[in-house]
Amino acid sequence: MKLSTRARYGTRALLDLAIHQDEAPIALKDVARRQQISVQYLEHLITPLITAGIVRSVRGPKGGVSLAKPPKQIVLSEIFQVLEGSIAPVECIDNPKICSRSESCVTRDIWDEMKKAMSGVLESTTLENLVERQKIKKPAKDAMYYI
Amino acid sequence: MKLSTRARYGTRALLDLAIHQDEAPIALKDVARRQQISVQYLEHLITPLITAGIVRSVRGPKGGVSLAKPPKQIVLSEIFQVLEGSIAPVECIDNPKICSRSESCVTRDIWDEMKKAMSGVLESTTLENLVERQKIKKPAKDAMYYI
DNA sequence: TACTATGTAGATTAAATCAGTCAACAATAC
DNA sequence: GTATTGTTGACTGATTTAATCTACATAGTA
Repeated sequence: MKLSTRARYGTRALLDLAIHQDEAPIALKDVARRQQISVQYLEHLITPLITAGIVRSVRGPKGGVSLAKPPKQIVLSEIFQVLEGSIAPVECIDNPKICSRSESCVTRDIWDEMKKAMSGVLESTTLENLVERQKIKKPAKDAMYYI
Repeated sequence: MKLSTRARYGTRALLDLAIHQDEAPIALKDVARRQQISVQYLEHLITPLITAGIVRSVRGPKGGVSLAKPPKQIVLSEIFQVLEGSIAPVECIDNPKICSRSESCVTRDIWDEMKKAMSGVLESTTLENLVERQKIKKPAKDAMYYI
């Protein structure tokens, strides 16, 4: 029941972009360094985020990536949908037909409740919320942690 | 972010035992047949449940397994603890020390909220609750599904 | 006692998934 | 036109998962 690194790294990377949002395009290698993610792996996380319209990229020297919309409009559930796919703890939540028990299965009802509980958290949190929280924890955006 | 079959099969197996609780020890192969789980795999799920004091077993002919306490006293979170371990979506929730970011990490706070949301569901559901729900869905315990 | 039906335990394996790297390519600022 | 950046897809190694195989322990019963 562990989250993949895709969702974790991806969320961190986007939060990083949100924090540095006012600057010029941010080079992936800077995000990678700050968040301690390999550039090459980060590239693979950014690509689908660009496709999904969450991130915008500029090629070439001085290029980089930045958020395609305000942090306030980027909800965590959206990020998860792109990087993690469905958060349903069991396949039969999304595709009831794959199991003949689906209709009569009470454990399935519980897994569905778990999914809804998690969705509630993800749907009620935006990148802006995270930035705010971060400010409270660590006021300066170039604090040691972000070296 | 998928649940392992351990927790899913295990919960189903225990619900099966709860439904047939008034009968003599239930042979694993009967549970396996009804729940469509291989006997050999089910054995591996039952063993830790016995150790944890949730299931009781009787060896030899006419032997089998049964719940070690009333369904009302068996909470899903307890079953999960045994079969799935922690449901923390990220290692650093249980062991903050494994990551230097733990204290300042706002994404970690979100993962923690997700864990709490899931725990809420599991801690508020007992096997008796499931039996009740099952009765509503399928009154007869030997309904087609349980053949 | 001998036999058989059951649970117990550990080693092993096959498949899938995950995390990450490599390498070739495309675009653009200077 | 060259250096710098993002883009893409193939590939690999490690880990986890689900399941099976094998040998053994226990207990009821003829």
